Amino acid sequence: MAVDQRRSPTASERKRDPERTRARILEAAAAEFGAKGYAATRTTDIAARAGVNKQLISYYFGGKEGLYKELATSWHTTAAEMAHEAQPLDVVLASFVATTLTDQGRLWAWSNLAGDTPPTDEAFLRTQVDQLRARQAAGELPADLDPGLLLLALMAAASAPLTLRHTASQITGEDPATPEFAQKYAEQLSLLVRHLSGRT
Amino acid sequence: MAVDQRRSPTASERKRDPERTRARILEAAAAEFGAKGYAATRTTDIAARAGVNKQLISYYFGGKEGLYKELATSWHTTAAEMAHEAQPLDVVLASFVATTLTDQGRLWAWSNLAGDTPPTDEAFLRTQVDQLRARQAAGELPADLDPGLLLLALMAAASAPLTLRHTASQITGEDPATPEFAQKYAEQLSLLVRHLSGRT
DNA sequence: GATTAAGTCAACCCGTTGGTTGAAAACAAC
DNA sequence: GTTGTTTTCAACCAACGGGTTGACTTAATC
Repeated sequence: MAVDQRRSPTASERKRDPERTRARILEAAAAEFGAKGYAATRTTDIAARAGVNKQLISYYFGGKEGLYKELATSWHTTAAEMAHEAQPLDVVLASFVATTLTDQGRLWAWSNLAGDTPPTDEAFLRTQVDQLRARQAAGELPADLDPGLLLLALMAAASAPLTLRHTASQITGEDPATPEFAQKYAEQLSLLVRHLSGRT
Repeated sequence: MAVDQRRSPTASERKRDPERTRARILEAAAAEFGAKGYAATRTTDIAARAGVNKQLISYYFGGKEGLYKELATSWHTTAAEMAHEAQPLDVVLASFVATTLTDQGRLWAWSNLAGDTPPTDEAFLRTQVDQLRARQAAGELPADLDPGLLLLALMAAASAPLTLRHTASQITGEDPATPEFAQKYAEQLSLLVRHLSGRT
């Protein structure tokens, strides 16, 4: 660091940019919280990762907890755009699996276990359940399954590389936190769902 | 260590019983660790729950970490007896779901996320994969699925009430940590698996 | 050039936490 | 009663972690 450049102050290259540092802190926090969970992360580590002084996190977010809450709410927007349009089940599942690789995803998993924050957007869940029901009505999925519990099972299965990170690695011998694994796993899931519908 | 061969008063009525207090501490620790995860649990809380003085956990286990490790290894025996005999897939899944309700199960979920300890017994996993492969050969399951990834998906789905505790509650409006929920959910899962085999 | 905002630095405060110590009590066995 | 083990109690310690303070730099704005 300490790159000294005197240029015209185009906003993208500013030396002093509160928005940017805020974003950096948030990013670093997501990584740290996602890796170790709330209780085990140290604000010092967050600051270090963001390449920023530790007191800036108090300055911008009012402390560790404020930072966490800010992050917690942010994924609702992620969920919102994810459910924005009805898509084939393959795609939805692939999206689920994809979030597995993100810091946000890891954070979501932690908060789901800890139960500290409502982890998932309610509207998002309702939408998904409705879509599953529709697929049942269309004969794409067995009609005797409870759509809510089915959604739960599918979400859990999709986030296996995250929630069962260690076990996944034990079973496959690979690192489940790679794009390659995610893709392969997503394919298997859509294959599985296709078998559910009866279509071979 | 310190094997007590004296056989006089019924151990259940003893006022002083090192074995019993050890067990109590372990039990309390499983509950606390399972509820909040390692980093967030306080040794004081463990001692309080066990109804025991706090320095006894140092006395018997050499501190918080020793206690945790002792617990971590203990579930391998649980897994071992779970895989002891080949059973129908329904039953295996139901067993998975059942562990969801136990403190051991919660602890397993935490350690899986934190990645601190090899969470699952390797032999257990191998056995399960082999059994899935056998079921595929028997036509009970689609043959084009990778048995390892299938096991992963099934385990993840089965432990949804645990790993997606909060989300499960959001979807169903119920508390997923009840025997009733576990039973209902297990039924749905076996129904789902039955659909996989093609049998309606 | 002066002012203001953005950010750094080092030291410090203070509550918490895991762990320890050195008693003494309660109990069991002899 | 004596002895040895189990357990409690109260106080204490050192380390840590989150947060704060105040003085000091550096950049953008006017």
